[in-house]
Amino acid sequence: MRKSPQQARSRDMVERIVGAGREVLVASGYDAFSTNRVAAAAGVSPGSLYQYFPDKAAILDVVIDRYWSEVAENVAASLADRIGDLGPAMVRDTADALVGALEADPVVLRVVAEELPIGRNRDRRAALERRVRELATTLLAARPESSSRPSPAVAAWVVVLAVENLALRWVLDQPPAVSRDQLLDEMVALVGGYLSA
Amino acid sequence: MRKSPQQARSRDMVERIVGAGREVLVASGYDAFSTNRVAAAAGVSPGSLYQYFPDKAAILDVVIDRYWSEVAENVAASLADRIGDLGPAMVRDTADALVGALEADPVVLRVVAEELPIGRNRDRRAALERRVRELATTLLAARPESSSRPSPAVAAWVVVLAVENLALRWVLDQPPAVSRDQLLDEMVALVGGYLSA
DNA sequence: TCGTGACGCGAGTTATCACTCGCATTCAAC
DNA sequence: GTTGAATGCGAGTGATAACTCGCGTCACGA
Repeated sequence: MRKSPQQARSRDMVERIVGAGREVLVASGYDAFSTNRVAAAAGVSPGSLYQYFPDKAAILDVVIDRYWSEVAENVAASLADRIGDLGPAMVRDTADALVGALEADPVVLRVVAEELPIGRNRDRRAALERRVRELATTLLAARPESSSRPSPAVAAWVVVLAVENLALRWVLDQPPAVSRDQLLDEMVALVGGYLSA
Repeated sequence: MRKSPQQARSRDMVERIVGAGREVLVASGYDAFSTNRVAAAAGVSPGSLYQYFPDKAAILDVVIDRYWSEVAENVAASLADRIGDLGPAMVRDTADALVGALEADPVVLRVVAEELPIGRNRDRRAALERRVRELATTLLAARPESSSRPSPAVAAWVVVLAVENLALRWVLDQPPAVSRDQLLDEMVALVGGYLSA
């Protein structure tokens, strides 16, 4: 941010720019994401754009940041509700929340997860992963049979990564052989089978 | 390919261009991957470049294609050796081959898997996945307890995706808490536990 | 009401891009 | 050796990019 908007109209403008950035990204892809195009889509002059954003990347970062924040918010909310009770139902609900969050805006998901140079959302996505992983680690450490082979930290790493990618690919590829319910069933079986292996 | 190189010197040039493309991609990233830069790195004029490549994307495609072909070759070779015997050892060896193939050139892997717009290698990677998944499907269909809940096709989808992404993240992130052997152990436990859940 | 700073504009600047074209050089067949 | 095709060159072209700057407009405190 080059300077912060103080009056209402400038705050509106920043909002319009971010929204237009999302639209351009979705409609035209990453290669066509140019400041001029974003400004035009926002109904704003290129000059105005640079009063509040230092460069092109800053706009993109806000768009990406917002998307992953929404996803993280949804998952965290579901997770917070069910804290304490580890079990198949809890795994299922958490996976459900994740899949739901990814399904909520599949168009943005597609461009964010499939067309963007991943380096851009790496930090954001890593933060989401870490947040869930740490929570999972403490949950796993507290369970009765926690003395078994995989340490909580390692088990959490495996479980979170596997479930996350399964959810992501399911939403993006929509494999016809796998229904939504079946996906959740398989995730529960995967996690349950692994932890009691 | 605009035309095919016939003399030895032109074949060399094409090789140099592809090699330079790889170098530029690794050294400067996707955004800086320009035809002029590639030509300069190859010690070749921009004009010469366009005698054998129709456009910039074609060079990139060859670079990416070669990388994934190498990975697929390694994994397929290992898989072909062990066809028929489904079991923990076979899972472990296959995972080992995959991790090894990804470890072989981590620099290119990083840029290919983390910085490139995924759309570019989507087809290539999907082909690798499908190849392994189909093989896994027939293996699973042939095992004695195949009457159990997850259908072979679905189970193969889950297993291949989970193992692939685990391997990918392990190589890219090198989590200090997880050794290479431990990774393979966890993969075996994950697959084994899931299939007998 | 008035003045001052925040705001917004859009043509313009500079750089770089993908890609071409006319010409010089080299190879290989005869 | 001659010749014609294959090869290689690199300055050049047109487009487009990111980003700036000087000027007019508007909101808000006094």
